[in-house]
Amino acid sequence: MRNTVAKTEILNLIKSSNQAFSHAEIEAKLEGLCNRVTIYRVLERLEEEGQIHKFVNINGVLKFAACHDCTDHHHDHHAHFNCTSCGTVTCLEEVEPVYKVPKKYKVQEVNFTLSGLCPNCC
Amino acid sequence: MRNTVAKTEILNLIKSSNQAFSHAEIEAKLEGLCNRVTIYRVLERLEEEGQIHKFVNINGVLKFAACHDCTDHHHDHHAHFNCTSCGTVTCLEEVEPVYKVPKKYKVQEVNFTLSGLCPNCC
DNA sequence: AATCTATTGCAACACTGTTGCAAATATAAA
DNA sequence: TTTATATTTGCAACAGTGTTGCAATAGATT
Ligand SMILES: [Mn+2]
Ligand SMILES: [Mn+2]
Ligand SMILES: [Zn+2]
Ligand SMILES: [Zn+2]
Repeated sequence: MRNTVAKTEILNLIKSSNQAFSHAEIEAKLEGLCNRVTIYRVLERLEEEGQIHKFVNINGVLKFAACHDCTDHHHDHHAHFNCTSCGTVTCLEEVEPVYKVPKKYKVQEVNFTLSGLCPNCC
Repeated sequence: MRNTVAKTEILNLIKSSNQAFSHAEIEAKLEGLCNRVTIYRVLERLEEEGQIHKFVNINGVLKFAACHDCTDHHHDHHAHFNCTSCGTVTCLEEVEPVYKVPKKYKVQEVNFTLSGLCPNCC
């Protein structure tokens, strides 16, 4: 996979923040640096490289966040918190839900999203 | 709130199944009984009446399910399971995630969605 | 510098969900 | 039963998210 201006900028943006970004937010921050389709494709590549992870936010929209403490294959096991006041979405990497499904189910993927008030808005 | 043909049919459909339905699935089953916008509005009304609850599926699309054992105000606290093989989405009303967020956060809403293989597909 | 292949831009599209407004209809009142 | 009225519906139009095909462009390698 090649490194390009768009890829570098998008990765910088995401890595420089502890927030998760939606496609629309990234597009706004980049201010016309590249086409919106490119953003989607770059995000896909960054995810394949294991540099970012994505998840479905509580409103159904995809969010992308840097991988910090994420261990290899369970990028998506931790909780994500959506503040209803300031709108920010944060990885709570230390928060993992404990649950028990009937043993006839085989769980492969987990999405655990919370919303409410973040520390800044409480 | 008035009872109408559309409302009755949609409620029957949802109540007669233990699966959760998307708007598109309901539209397909109703076979032109009413306009698609009406379906959205009926679903909204049924939710206000407490007869159904909605949640964001693991793919970001809204799903609607009947309220059976749902207790009053936490329709959305239980888990939902999306089978990657047969595509069905089921309420796991007995499955509630246990978690602990840093006390500076105030949680208001929870979305907990699992995907994998259901008992029929295991 | 030339080559090759991955990446990009563009246009077009599918899908989900929402809104305004006029017409239709369920329900309550006469 | 008929009338009045407020709710519900259909339609058209729209916004937002995400995807695809294809030709043009630009990284990387030689
Ligand atoms: Mn995360
Ligand atoms: Mn449910
Ligand atoms: Zn906040
Ligand atoms: Zn299944």
